[in-house]
Amino acid sequence: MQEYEKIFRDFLKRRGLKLTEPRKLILDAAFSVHHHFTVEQLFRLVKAESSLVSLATVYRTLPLLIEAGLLQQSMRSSSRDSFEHILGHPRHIHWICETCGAVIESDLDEVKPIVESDAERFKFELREIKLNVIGLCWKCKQSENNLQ
Amino acid sequence: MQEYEKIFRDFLKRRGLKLTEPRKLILDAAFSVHHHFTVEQLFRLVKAESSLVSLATVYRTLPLLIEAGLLQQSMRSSSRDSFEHILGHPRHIHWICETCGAVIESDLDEVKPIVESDAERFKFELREIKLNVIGLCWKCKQSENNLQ
DNA sequence: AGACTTTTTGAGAACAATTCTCAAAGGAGT
DNA sequence: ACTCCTTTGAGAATTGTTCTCAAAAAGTCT
Repeated sequence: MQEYEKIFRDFLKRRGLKLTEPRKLILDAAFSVHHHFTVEQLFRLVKAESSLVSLATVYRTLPLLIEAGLLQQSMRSSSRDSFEHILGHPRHIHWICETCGAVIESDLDEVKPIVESDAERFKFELREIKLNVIGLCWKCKQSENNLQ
Repeated sequence: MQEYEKIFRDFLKRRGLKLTEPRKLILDAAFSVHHHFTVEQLFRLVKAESSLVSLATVYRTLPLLIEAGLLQQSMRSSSRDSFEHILGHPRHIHWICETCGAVIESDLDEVKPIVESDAERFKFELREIKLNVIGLCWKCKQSENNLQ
């Protein structure tokens, strides 16, 4: 059994909930993608495995996966939230290109201690750091220059 | 005339657009609030001044204010985007309490140079840094402890 | 001021993402 | 098999946002 499955099963049991077939399919689909995905995309993946799972169930399962600590909401683009799994895959910075929409990732190692010490100062119990940087990726920067 | 009005007027002129009464009312309302606001809240403020401005116009004006550099989209909570004005008010960190929804702000000064040097490394043209920290504010942390 | 051109507007319809409803099905424990 | 919850699919409902369009307003030129 995959580690994530065990984690989810335990989480559900603690809550008196069940690891059903649809939930398992959604879980596997979420872990089959190694980058960000929207609800729509996740639904299509699940459907490819078994057309029996409904979109409503995907929407219902997502918050459970997040509460279980398996997924995180990663960002929002063109009015769609997107998600990604985070098992052994710590929070990172998202560099989002305004022009082409590309997302580059880098680690948070340098920023994290600063935020942590601020948190201590504010007596804030830190659970999650979301750092998104908006701008222009080098490709788009280049082609923008070429136009001028 | 307020500085923000001048900035907006100039911005509009450059684009061949006009500073109309509804736009001015929306602009003033946005600058009358010194914290985050949702579209809904802004609309209610504007309406209190003059019931003639429609919600559609608020939605239409917001992107102009952002492009003019007067407003920024600050974060998203319970599926609503929220905004804030940024004149002489640089980007900051948002500390968002999961339990009570309170938002504390602090400055980005320590984090900014790190992100800037990363940006340079990636040849990324940095336009905006969004840093949101999710967790528990000290009040909620305290009352949570008291329950146990 | 009047005529002309372009932008802007309000109001409500349209749209898209998300949530809700509810009757039927499924699971776990006995 | 029986009971008690939980879960589900399907579509309806809801909500935030965008679009449409005819009428109004603003700016320009004469």
